[in-house]
Amino acid sequence: MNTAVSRNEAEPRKESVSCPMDFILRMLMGPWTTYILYNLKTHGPQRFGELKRRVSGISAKMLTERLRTLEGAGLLRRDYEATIPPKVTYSLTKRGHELDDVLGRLAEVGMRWEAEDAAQRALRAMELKAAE
Amino acid sequence: MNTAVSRNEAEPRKESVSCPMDFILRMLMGPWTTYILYNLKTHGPQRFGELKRRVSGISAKMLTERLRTLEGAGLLRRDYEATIPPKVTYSLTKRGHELDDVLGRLAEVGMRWEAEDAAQRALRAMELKAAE
DNA sequence: TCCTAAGGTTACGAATTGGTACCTACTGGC
DNA sequence: GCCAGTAGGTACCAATTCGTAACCTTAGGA
Repeated sequence: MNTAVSRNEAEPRKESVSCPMDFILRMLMGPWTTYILYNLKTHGPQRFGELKRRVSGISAKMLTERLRTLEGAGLLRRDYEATIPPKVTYSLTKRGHELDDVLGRLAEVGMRWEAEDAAQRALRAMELKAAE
Repeated sequence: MNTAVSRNEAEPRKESVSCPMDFILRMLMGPWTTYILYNLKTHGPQRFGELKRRVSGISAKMLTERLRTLEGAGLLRRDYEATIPPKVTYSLTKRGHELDDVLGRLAEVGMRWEAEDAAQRALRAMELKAAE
């Protein structure tokens, strides 16, 4: 989280309340992280350049750093072939796939809220029109 | 997302892949956010000072900012009584409670991983001893 | 008269973050 | 010869972030 994010993900923050989901959220929270996981999940294993093109706007530095972090957390695997030019393929590990379910539910909740908000906005717009 | 974290949560990042869980993760990812939600969930509605004492280490500024963000997202409610001294109570909204399930699962996965890692470490330690 | 308490807000400053530009090494195409 | 593409690494620079300290209100207590 990290937090955003913006804290060192290894530092356990002195353990005030001991929230078990903190680590995992701190992992997911990193910028771009969900985009990367989402892409790997839906498009399968991909090479660095492919991923960079899909997650448009990300810098190579960021992508590298995120991939290293996710690899370190065991969420994805990095296969390096020392050909010329080199070929590096990233794919989700078993652990990475274990997040599919949770992330799916999270997405579900997010989409429901989005839909509810849209409905609310539409309702309010209609009320405004009716009031004219 | 924190996030990061570290991005403005309102900015939709130009929508490259349109990941539906991005918004919600960007919300949860903020530093301290899970601690706050966890506390409100387990200890019920609380006043500002109480919360600050429980989430030890957080600064008043951070707590205020996080609470405002969560309130803006509709995850918690802020009840202000203009007594002297003022009394402000925070509690989870219906939406806030909708996260209970997902966060519970996330915590479950996190704890399973932790346990697995601990088992791995124990195994390796035993192997080291056996190799002596 | 000064201090405490509540729940903040504001200004300042240091640390982190993430983008840009440039570097590697090697091959293929023009 | 020069440029592109592959997968990065490194240095620098600007912006953001978060903590600290100070300040606000008002009432009551020493």
